[in-house]
Amino acid sequence: MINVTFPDHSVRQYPQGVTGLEIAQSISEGLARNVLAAKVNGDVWDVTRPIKGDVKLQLLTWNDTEGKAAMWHSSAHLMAEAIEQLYPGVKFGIGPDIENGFYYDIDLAGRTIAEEDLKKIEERMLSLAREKQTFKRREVSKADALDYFTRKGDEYKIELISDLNDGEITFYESGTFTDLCRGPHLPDTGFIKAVKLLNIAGAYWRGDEKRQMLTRIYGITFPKQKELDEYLVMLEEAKKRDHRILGRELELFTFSQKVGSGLPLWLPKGADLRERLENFLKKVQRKAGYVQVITPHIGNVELYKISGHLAKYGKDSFQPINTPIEGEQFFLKPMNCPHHCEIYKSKPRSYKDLPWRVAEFGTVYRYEQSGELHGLTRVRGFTQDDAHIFCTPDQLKDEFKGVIDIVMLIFKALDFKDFTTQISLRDPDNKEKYIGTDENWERAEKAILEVARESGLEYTVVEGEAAFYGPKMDFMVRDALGRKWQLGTIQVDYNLPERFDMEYTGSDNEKHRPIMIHRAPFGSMERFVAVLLEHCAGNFPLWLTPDQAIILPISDKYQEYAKKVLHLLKNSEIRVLIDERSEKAGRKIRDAEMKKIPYMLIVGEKEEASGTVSVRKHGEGDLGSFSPEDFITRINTELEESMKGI
RNA sequence: GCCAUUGUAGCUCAGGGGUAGAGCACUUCCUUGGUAAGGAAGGGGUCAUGAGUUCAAUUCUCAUCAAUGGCUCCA
Repeated sequence: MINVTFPDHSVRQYPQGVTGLEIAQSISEGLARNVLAAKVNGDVWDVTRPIKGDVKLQLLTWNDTEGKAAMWHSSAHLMAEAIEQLYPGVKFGIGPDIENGFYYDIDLAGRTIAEEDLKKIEERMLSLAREKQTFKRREVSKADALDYFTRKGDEYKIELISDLNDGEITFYESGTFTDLCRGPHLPDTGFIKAVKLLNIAGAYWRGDEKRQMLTRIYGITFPKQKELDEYLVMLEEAKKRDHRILGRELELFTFSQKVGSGLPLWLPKGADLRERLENFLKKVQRKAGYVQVITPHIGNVELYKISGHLAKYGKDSFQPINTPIEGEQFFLKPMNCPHHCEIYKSKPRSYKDLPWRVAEFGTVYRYEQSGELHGLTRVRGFTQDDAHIFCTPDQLKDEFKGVIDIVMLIFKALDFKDFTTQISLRDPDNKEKYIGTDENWERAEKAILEVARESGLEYTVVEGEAAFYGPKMDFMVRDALGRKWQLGTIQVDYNLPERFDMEYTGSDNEKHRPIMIHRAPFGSMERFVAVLLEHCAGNFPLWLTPDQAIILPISDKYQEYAKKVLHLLKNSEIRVLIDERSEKAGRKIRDAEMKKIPYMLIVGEKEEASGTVSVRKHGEGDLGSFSPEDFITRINTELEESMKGI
């Protein structure tokens, strides 16, 4: 007999070789029907795998992330089986479960699969699922494994197996499909009741752009059709929050082929919103001791030779602008730091001047790969809320901390709770990728880690993700469709001060090298507005929204009164407009709701007689009658409330 | 940059070898209506761009550009 300890610390005895499924059956029939996998001493196993000794056991169902993973991983196999049956001779790369579903990378051997074909594959998957094919695990020797896939002619699997050690190779067989796989899997395919193949994409074999491109098919499965239906509805809802759609509907920004792809055009309402965000940050920064500067959009090639950017990015950037007579070369600036370095160097600096915090909403241009462009989140011309802090080594930690505080303040002001923090260090095995000395890198990385620890932030550390000139801390959020974007960034740089030969005179009357911190709490105005737009589904907070209120006259007879109210509100700096169309109130309300204007002020006979407005709040409805003064007070109170503690 | 898909009116989309349609939006007129769409008429498109096949191309073929979904990249 063996002892099995459950998550609630209870212990039960079972015969040796008992399976997770049998244990589930011993607890309840319902659990046995729903158990997808078992966590055995921390490893996830098939529920059909015999347990040999004392273990800690957790039975996993659809409600557990690992349960879902087993389901989706098995679904990838099921899809592969269906595809292999429909398109004999295809070869398979890898087919893992992912956060929402699974994919399989397939070499279609010259064939193509179109969206219409996905239905056929889905149908085949469902019919195979109904056969309740069991997943059979078996350990194979490396030689046998290689032999199997050599005979099958699947060079991708052969390559994968070649990297594995003999003795750790397992195959899973379900129906007609056998795959190299670590597992775990469902007991059988019958658990898969609903299938949706979502999209087809290309993916380089092993993520290497120099290698073969495989066809990747993404899909998701559920144990109930109803859950799939709900998921698809949810996806549709998410699409409506897409900033590219909302941006057009709310007339915030647009693109023009004639201007160029990846070059956003900010429309009046978008510009208005953006300016308000910029002013907000400027105010915060002024308080935190920043000074504003302004620099040109281009810089001489010499500047980028010194900074090192030319060597690293020259070929992949917009090509230089030449002066016709002198033959000088200028680059569109891809970042603001070299300009700011020259500002630092414009006069001798003393330790008494430091820390010196130089800010600029600087517009930069980067030649992003055409396939990478995406709405406002990935563009070729964008404005960074940039600043560079020049400080002494002693000041580094405090300054870094000060920047984190600003980022947190912004996130708080805009109600961003769902963000992650990542610290990016250099790849210790690939040090030649970076510029700067070992010693400087170590100092910088140590400083970031210390501040992060002391700030109480939750963060992940990723090696190999650092910028080429220094380690950094990034703040990321997800968009409506679950894609991760980097917003704020804080980067320590020991490199540029060196390259620009920056110095300050210390209290010892000797020359010292300052440290530089690059930081952008929003990241870029474009990306931030995109993410903010999706975050609030277009319902911007009152202090930010382009139009705070709209006056809706019941009929043309009340236009005069409406204008009176308009002036009253405008005098109190409320952003308000009138819907002057000869439409019915219902129509004007509907249109104002669609435009997501926070307050609608309805004025008609009643209001004109009593000198009031009827207030309707977006998404909520009628709030009743207010005098214009009371409405102004309400707005101002709401604005103050939203800025409390900021 | 790579793979796949797509490109028809401002937006959402239908159509299809014989030079184009709907709804919404827009304009005008009627209507002056009280909390999510009042009615009528009208204007608007080199069917992304360029070449090819054809008596004839918006439709078929190719190329280019752009967008979309991924991959790779991202100072």
